[in-house]
Amino acid sequence: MSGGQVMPSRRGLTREVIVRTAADMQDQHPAQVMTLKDLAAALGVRTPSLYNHIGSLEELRQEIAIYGAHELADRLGSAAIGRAGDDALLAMSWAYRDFVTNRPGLHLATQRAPRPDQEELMAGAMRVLNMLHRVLEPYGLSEKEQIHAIRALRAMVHGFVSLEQAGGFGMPVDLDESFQYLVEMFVAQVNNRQVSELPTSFKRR
Amino acid sequence: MSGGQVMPSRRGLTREVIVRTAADMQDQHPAQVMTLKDLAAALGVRTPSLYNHIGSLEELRQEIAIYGAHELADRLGSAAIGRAGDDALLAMSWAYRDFVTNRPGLHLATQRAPRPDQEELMAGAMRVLNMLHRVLEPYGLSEKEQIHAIRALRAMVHGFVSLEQAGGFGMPVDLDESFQYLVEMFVAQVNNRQVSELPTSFKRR
DNA sequence: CTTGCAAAGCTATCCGAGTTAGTTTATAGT
DNA sequence: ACTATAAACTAACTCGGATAGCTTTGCAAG
Repeated sequence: MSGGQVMPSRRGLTREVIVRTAADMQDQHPAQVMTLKDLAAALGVRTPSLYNHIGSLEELRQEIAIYGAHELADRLGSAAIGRAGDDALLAMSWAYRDFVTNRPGLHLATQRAPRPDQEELMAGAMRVLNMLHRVLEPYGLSEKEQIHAIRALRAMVHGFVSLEQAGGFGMPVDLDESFQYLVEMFVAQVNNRQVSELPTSFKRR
Repeated sequence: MSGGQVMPSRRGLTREVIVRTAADMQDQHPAQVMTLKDLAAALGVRTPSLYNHIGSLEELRQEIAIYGAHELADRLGSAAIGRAGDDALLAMSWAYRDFVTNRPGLHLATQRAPRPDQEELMAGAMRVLNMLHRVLEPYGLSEKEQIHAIRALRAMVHGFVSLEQAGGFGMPVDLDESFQYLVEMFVAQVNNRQVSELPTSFKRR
């Protein structure tokens, strides 16, 4: 068999399998630190055997982060398909939140990538950025404003889900509603963006 | 000398000193993990000596987080003194960002508290929440809306500074400007809050 | 079918960080 | 000065990551 998939031998262990299993483990216990011992056990193998497929724990963490970045990009991409404007913005925001809800450990691991500015990891982030650019296109913002807007949306959504995951919201008010409130705030502003033409009166202290 | 400060003996080591030194170390190298070995060295002492003052590394981390939470609350409090309305909101937001800029390691450590829902840590968070409640009072939001608004502001500011600190903003556009854009977005919405009376048309998928 | 080899697993071992036990020593209070 | 206590130290243990080197096994070429 030439040119096809790599045929795994013996235990069926593979870089791919390891990364995905590790990601699953982190989802099951997002708080605690994953150990190679537990990972190996979950794979039915002794710890050193992992080193036939990965270079180090740090490298594995990086791989997980890359996996997470692409998984997220995939989900946002799917959410945006066939939608445009406000609809697309809402859908992507909710898709991001769903990602964090469904894969909390993977999301955390992606945030804490050992080497955040590495090529392959940036690629995933870039996919998301490009999507946002295209979705925001029709709003007719200036180039600079568009960057501000993208940063704002990322900050809002990322901030919300991070605080939510960390248990930072104590009040007994529906979180879905709060999230909707937040994203609609963005949508409203990007539609009538007088805000950006306000005198920036309070500039820095 | 009775009733005064605890007079430290010998090396002058104290729980307080340890926590503050550890926080400083984290600020100097926010990325890397602090080790007790290095901390002890910085204090001119052998590692096990630390255990005369702290119970464990985890407990130390918790103490650092508590310290950070109160430091943040102090700064936000100072920023809000003598201000009201939009002015207060802007000032507090910038104070938060300045905190993260000046004490990046302490901020990170505060986020990653081992026991995020512990009493003493919540106290710091509560101080901030109460401030926000008081500042938002005059805007005449409903009780529920006020919670939504507070969550939104926290998400926005926290999300922005976290992404900024993680190097998540690549584009060559001024970050101060983006931050101002973000906070003004909030201020604008909380002033004329038609957004919250919009039909919540897109509710969840 | 045999055989050889490379990949993948294993055991044994090392290293470094956190932690504990038990000893020594400095200081504070009598 | 004397003693009690707290704080520092050395020595040693545990546990997780990592390396070395041996052994097994699956595949493929002869």
